[in-house]
Amino acid sequence: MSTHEHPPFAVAVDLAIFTIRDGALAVLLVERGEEPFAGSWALPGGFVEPDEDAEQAAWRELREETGVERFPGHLEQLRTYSAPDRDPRMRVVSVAHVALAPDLPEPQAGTDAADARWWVVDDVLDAEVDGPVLAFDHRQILLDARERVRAKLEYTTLATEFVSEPFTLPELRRVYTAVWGTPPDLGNFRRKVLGTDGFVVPTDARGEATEAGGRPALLYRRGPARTVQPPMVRS
Amino acid sequence: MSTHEHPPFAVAVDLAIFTIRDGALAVLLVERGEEPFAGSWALPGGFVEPDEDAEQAAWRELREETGVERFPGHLEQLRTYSAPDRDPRMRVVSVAHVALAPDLPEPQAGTDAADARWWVVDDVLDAEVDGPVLAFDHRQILLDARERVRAKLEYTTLATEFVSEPFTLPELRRVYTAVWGTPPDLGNFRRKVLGTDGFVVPTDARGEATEAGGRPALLYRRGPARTVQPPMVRS
DNA sequence: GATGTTGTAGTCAAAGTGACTATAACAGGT
DNA sequence: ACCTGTTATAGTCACTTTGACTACAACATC
Repeated sequence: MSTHEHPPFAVAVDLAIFTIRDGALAVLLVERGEEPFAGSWALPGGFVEPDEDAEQAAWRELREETGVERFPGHLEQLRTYSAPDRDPRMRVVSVAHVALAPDLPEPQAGTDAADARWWVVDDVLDAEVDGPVLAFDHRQILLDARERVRAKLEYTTLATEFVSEPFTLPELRRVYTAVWGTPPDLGNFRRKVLGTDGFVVPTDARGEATEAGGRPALLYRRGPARTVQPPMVRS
Repeated sequence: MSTHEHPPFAVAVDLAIFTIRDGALAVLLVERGEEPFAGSWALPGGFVEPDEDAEQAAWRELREETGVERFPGHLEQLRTYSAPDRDPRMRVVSVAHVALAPDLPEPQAGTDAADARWWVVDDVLDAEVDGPVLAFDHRQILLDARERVRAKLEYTTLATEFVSEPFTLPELRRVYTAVWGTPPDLGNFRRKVLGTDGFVVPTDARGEATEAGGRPALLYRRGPARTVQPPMVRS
């Protein structure tokens, strides 16, 4: 800290909240009701209050935007976006976060948001047309967030945060399929998950009823392991 | 962004600038001349100016603190630290960065810094006594930065940023030894580096004179590859 | 030219992976 | 009850990569 001048900034948090819906990776977006970018879609977020840090602000926004008191998933800082012109109104630095959770209910629209809904991430980022226009630099944030989640599935047990306990291995595999866009080999996936100590712990609870026939799968819970070594690779 | 109040913050960047000195990972620290934490040591840093983003501010501070116009190494964002009480004077959010470069000259003391020098990182972080006291939350930042560098040596070619071109494989191996604290197996290290396409590219320049005897090593340059897959593991 | 030091080139068992095939356990219809 | 489709589970096998070595080559210095 070299000088005594410290120009005032606003500090915000933006959230890329992911879940799996209908076998696809989905993200929560809110429609902006005000300028700038009125009518565009944006990541939920808000300003950091004087008595909280960015992570606390992110947890608070997470509860407000999803309408869930006890958010069941995972939250982590992504990175900070600070381009001088990223918000045309004023100088705003945004500490972006990534959150993920098992299938969440349809969101409550916030106070200043015209609407809020889940979008399939690939429809937002990869669609040539008919995708929503993202406000500010939120397209870049969402790109970075998706890549973070994709990468972390490789070397961590984060995928278990996308399913609610107890869960089956096929459910867990569907998470990888949704996030990576291609299903990991069935047998090798089971071998890797079961062979990694502490990835999942078996439940004596036997199989559950399924709707489309087939043999019921065994139920598991999250294990204490947080990393997978060597990592699972997406071919 | 949910409300219209946006409390003013100061936004700063802090830098963990690493290099290899005498076979050990070293970091640049500045001694604080003013309160708070006068006499303590701190990571170099400064406030973000109105017309620049955090990365530009980090590059600027990098030049100012090292006294090098064309910084030869690598810079990346680490994470943002935003605890409300992290600076007792006012609300400061710091976007921490990690920089690393080949052996740099002794630093120039900055304007407000009483002194500036290189410290062996392990002496700062792991020493029971005789280590410097770090100001603010800089101990935590330095811990995170060291872990980032250690991890990135595993799955990226970042180690080549610690040596100046052209370099030998033993030099490169000494980087891993310094950062990880234990030397990778000689033969396996060579096999991995040479077997990873684009990690290093051979120079027809033959061996160079060494000071302590032994067979001169071949010279290499950095290759285009940025990732190492599967990663190099520290046992 | 001997000696110590350092770099380079192999070897080999063990482990992990990718691509398979075979079998078990269920739902639903006939 | 039995067949049939569907899904879960178990196991095989060639191939690659690793970890821990040993042998050899090339230099400086004495």
